[in-house]
Amino acid sequence: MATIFDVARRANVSVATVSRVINHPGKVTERTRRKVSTAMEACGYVYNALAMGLSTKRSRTIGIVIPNITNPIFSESTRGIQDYASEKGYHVILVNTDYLYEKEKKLVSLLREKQVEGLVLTTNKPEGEIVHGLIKDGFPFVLTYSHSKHPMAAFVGVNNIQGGMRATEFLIGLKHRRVGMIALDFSLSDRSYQRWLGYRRSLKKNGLPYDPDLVVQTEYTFEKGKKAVESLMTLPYPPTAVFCTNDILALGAMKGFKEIGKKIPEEVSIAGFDDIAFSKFVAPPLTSIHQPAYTMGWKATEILFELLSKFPFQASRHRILLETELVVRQSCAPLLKKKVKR
Amino acid sequence: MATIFDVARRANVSVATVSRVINHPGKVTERTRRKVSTAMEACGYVYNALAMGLSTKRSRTIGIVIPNITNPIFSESTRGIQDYASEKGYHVILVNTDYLYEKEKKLVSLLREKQVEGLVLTTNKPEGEIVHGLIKDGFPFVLTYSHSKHPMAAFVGVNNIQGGMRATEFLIGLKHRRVGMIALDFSLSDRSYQRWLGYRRSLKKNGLPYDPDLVVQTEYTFEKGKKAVESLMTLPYPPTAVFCTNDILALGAMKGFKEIGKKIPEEVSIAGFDDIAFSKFVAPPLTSIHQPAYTMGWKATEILFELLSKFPFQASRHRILLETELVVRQSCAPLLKKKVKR
DNA sequence: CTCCCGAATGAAAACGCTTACATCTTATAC
DNA sequence: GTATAAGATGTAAGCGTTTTCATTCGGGAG
Repeated sequence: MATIFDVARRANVSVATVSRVINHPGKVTERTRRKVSTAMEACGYVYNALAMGLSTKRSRTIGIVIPNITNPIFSESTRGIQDYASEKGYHVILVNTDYLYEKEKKLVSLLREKQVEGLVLTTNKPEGEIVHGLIKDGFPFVLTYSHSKHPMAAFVGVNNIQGGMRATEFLIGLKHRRVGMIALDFSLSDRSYQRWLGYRRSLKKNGLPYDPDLVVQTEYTFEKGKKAVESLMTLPYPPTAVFCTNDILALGAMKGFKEIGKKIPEEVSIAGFDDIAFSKFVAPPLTSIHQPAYTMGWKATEILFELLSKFPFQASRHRILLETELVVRQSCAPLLKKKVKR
Repeated sequence: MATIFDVARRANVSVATVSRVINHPGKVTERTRRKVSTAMEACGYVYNALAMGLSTKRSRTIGIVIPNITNPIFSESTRGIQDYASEKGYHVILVNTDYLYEKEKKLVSLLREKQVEGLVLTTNKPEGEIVHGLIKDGFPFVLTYSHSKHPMAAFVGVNNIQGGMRATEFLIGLKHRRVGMIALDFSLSDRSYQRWLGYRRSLKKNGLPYDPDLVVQTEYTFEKGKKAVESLMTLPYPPTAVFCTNDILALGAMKGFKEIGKKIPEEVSIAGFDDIAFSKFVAPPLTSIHQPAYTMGWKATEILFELLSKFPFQASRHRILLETELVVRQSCAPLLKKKVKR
């Protein structure tokens, strides 16, 4: 592989000059610029960004940490991150935690070894040691989806408690009195926990009792969402409405209900969270809490670059709360007077 | 930031020793290993993988080039790639081409500058200069989704012509005589073109005329899929069945038909391609040609690592054709005898 | 108690770039 | 034609690792 040296020799200039035509073409005579360019062509020179990174201590790379790229809500925000980053000439390294905190820890540390300049992090424990370690080291990062109470943690995302309330409130407004919940295990996802907080708060606000049997915690797959329905339906008084903490679970649940012959929304109402693009196409179209994922990724990256430039930074000024929105579709209906008994 | 040097000084050993405890712990006394480890802790040492990359000429990073991470078919294969790569201790840099060849070219070249060791490439022109440049330079890569005729281009994916035939044949088998097609612009995606080839071949095989008005080329969005319906329906003899070259377009088309009051599948049948996970949830569930995307990504990476180890390599031995599968759901129905007139 | 050999360690060059500083050109003003 | 300043170019020292080769160490055989 040809290096800057080979090019320099071939063009009869010094390496500094070659470097200059690459980085500051203005600081070089048109004639030598041309000479060097020709030499580069001639020996098939490929710039080595690693060496640049070592030398300048700027890798021009950022890391993205998300639970699973396969979930459209995350691929959407990832795209927002990528688009902003690439506009700035940066690349992204993408990793999946699968909601596993140990994996998250390991991956964050590997990313730092790779010398990413900053992180857009969707952490599953926003008050955990990962976030605190980053802060302690003054490492630039911005949180998405999950918010940390730490004043130095930049964040862009939605208010999950409020989102959880919106969904629950809506279901209660439809006269449902037994509203269940299918959630990601709280130990896996803080967002899930927050949404549950909102759920509880709505219940209380409306004078409804909280019944722990009505909330099932599970893992992130369609199948688990489907399975959750089973346990919900074996209850003496099964729910007439179910709030799911993400759309994937909601789709699974819908499938589960259909399979045991429950009509949606006539016999059971389902609400999701995220409002991924596909939710409007499913049958029936899913009522869901919309999160502006692309914007979230974009803005998070915007902030990250601000942190990168201003050093040391004032993260506290960087907390953006975007609005969730309840998108009403046909998966929910008012509770029928005559309760369907099974 | 502490370097290997600081650690060495603190532990009273040479940098070589520190490097050894990192890379070959076996080649070092237990006592010094411990000494060095403590020193690392003490000064908060973070390994610099960039420097390692420069020194060893192995970045332990591969590049993924896809049209759009937001399309589940690509996030699925991306996950396959990531899982295999991370098992090998590699990271991935992910870029989106948006089906733009110029962008693809630029990104591939940037990726090479970043010193990725290899590429998993979904190219939009498999016989274009990008692939040929890679081959000429002996740069390791494997193609996914789109197959190149070049004997040195490794590939894992499906036979798109055959896939296109399967879908079309199925529609024809349902007695449809006017089957339309909504495709990504052929200039954007070779896959789209291949599937169209299959479409034509089926037509011919079944003695049906090819009517260019029946195929509309468009861009990759739900909306464009929807729009395509309009132009199809203004035809004197609109199609009674439509084959879409991907599920996103198919969903858009379904929406388009519904909006003008056409019932699916009674009045018009729709078949897609990719069989993304969501297609089974939509209304009506979409008949589609299944591609094993995760496996595709996984196997492609497997091959890539083989290429990386065996050098120079024999790509010709590395072409894996996975089977597509027609997944029949409820979006298609036999043509009614009495033709619905509009 | 030596001697010798293998294992553990250290010294230093190399990886390909950037950049501060020094040096050399050139054009301008007189 | 010369002095001078501005601009172009060159020199060389890093950046943080790995790795080859040389050196030192420790322990078993004699």
